Amino acid sequence: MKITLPDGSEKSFDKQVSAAEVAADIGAGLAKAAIGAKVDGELYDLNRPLPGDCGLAIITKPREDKKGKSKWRDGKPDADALYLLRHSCAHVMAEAICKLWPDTQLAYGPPLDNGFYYDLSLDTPISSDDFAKIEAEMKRIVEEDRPFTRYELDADTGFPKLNEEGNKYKIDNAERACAGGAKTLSWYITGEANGFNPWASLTCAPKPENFEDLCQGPHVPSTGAVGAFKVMSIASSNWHGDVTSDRFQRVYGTAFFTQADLDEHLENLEQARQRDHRVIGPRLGLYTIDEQVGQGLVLWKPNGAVVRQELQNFIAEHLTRQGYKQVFTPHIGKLGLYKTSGHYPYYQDSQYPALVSREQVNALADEGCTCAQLSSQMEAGEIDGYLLKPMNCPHHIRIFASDKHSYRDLPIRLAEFGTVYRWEQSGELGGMTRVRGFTQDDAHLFCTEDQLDAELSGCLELVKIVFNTLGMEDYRVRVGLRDPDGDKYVGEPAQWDKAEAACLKAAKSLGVEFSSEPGEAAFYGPKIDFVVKDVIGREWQLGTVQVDYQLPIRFDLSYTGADNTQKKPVMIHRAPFGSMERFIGVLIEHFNGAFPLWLAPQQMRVLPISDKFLEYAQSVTDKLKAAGFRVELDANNERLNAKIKLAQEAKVPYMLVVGGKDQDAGTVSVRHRSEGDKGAVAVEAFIEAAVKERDERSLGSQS
RNA sequence: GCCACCCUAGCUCAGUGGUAGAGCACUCCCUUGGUAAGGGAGAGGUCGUGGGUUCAAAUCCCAUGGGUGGCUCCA
Repeated sequence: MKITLPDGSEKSFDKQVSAAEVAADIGAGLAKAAIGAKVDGELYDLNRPLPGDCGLAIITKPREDKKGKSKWRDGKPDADALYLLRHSCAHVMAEAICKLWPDTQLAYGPPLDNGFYYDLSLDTPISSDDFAKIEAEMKRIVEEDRPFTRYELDADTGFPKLNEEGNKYKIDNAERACAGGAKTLSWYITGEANGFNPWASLTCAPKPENFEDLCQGPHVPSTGAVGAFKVMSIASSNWHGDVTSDRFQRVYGTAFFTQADLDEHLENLEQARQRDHRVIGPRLGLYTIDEQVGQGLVLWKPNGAVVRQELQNFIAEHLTRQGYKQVFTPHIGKLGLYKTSGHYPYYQDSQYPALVSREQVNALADEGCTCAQLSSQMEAGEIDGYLLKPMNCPHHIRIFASDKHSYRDLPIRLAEFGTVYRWEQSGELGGMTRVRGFTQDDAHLFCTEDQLDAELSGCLELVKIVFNTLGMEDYRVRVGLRDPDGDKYVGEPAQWDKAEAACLKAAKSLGVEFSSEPGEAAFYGPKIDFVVKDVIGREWQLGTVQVDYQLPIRFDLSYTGADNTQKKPVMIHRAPFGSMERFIGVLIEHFNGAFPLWLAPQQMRVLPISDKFLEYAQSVTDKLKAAGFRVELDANNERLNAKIKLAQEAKVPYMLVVGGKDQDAGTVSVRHRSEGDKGAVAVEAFIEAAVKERDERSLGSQS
């Protein structure tokens, strides 16, 4: 057989060999470091016979640097190596848990980007107090350095074995594997193969003394390859994500090749925790959430309000430039409005309950009406009420409908910072990123079909301006298409095709990579979303642009065409920030609370070195205020060091130290929060530079 | 909504059945200073809330509110 290596060189063997044998043929060092192989793009166990002529890459353990950290060949961690390691560690953990709780039924245990988990069914709840004893058991298994041994059975022998063992989840996994085209079922023994040839087709199952698990593999050669690991957390999950199905305990863990790598990872997690907007936000006085006000209802404190207002001013400038008109609409609307739009009852579960007049409720109560009857009468349209608006589009649509429009008027672009309310599940709420009341930087564009492409481009352009201005480069673009099997969508397939085509075309013109994701569309149309990750790795949709042929039909909107016939406009829904709450939550983490000058709640702080210089400090402060800066004078009876520490902690961009030398020279001694002491500068010169930095919305230097 | 865990002073936390603690912040006094915490004194908590067990509960049990991590959901 002929093996082609990644550098293009070839090796020939006159018998079937495994990657291990190829590695040994190349060199003893490689053979020792090898933990797996990639065969024409598919991961293989090291000792699994190669399929024939193929391209082969040997996956190796990293070397260690002086500090014990992994040193990777091309500088960045090899995802395949870590995949093998973590998948293998999941087996080690599963074995440990099965030993500690023998009635455990294993379900599914895949590797993740930064670790792994195992879903398992067990009556006893596992708690974090148990982690130490799970880890101790894992440590023993790793120290035993038992080989991972794969064997395969065909369906005829495999299923009887599974049926006898009676783990319905593994049976289901096997059935799905077969349905997916698998010709055999594979198991991994954590230990020796008891003398049988694991790669030969077996007619009967062996009875291993060691732990084994139905698993596609592959794995590292032996448990000893697992360097450092930690059981991280416990959560619940459901079989195939179905909440009505069986519930599992999901145990999360992570593994690295070295202890130093693991330590570094844990340190990074801790730093991420310190950067979390839920930690920084309240500390910097940006926002609070109050039990008495309600879950998921953000109270913007003065500092947060500044950031929000600056962002709103920023976007408003661009809206004016792009021909948007500002509107205001109320926070509630009649139920019928949302029946027309289709939001009610599609999303009844995620709306605040309707507001019904006291007289009506009393009258119904007198009639002995139950809540269930009330609800069904409301749905049937027999009772009217008001809904806290879950979105702004119906209101904007009614503004459009209040005038007769000619094709000459289009496009019409109506913008509003519109506050909406959604009854999100309590378990979903958190910080500013998932809330029950939020303000969208919303707009609805009504245009002709011919104008659609240009308008979409304009919307995407705006989102890009937002991201560029704030230096947010780490985002992905998702084109949400309808799920072919979904039933939540309204409208004709032909219109969906047109709308989806328009979105894909616009996304392509964006010049950024994007992914098409079926099932991610809104119920009325496809959309282009800008998605970013928060500091703990969760993804959030921020900016969004959506194409909608449906609501103009449902609301019977029209404009007069050039041929004097009535035509349907196409709508675009778009929000560059998405919601102010979520956007600023992510932004706090992006800047680690150190906002650029134009956004900083407090832009400067004047620090007199003693109260002898208070008068001069006050005159400097007044000049800065006159230049429009948000500035405070720290007149506390404290030493300079203490004042600096407080200002640094508040992440104030500029600290202006003033003492005798400055008073005599008419200067301020500038300290920047990330650049440190910049020396004495004339007050006017400082103001001039700072005005420029502010007005250009410069990102400045970030710490 | 589901599962696990958590809730003690404004903040971060210690306190496993026997008289509620520390640091920071706060108030007052001393100190008047040049780039990340000067010194002293004082004030501040019915231990999320409501029940229960007990001679005795921050501590054990039940319920409930809120938070965290996941699952599910996200117009």
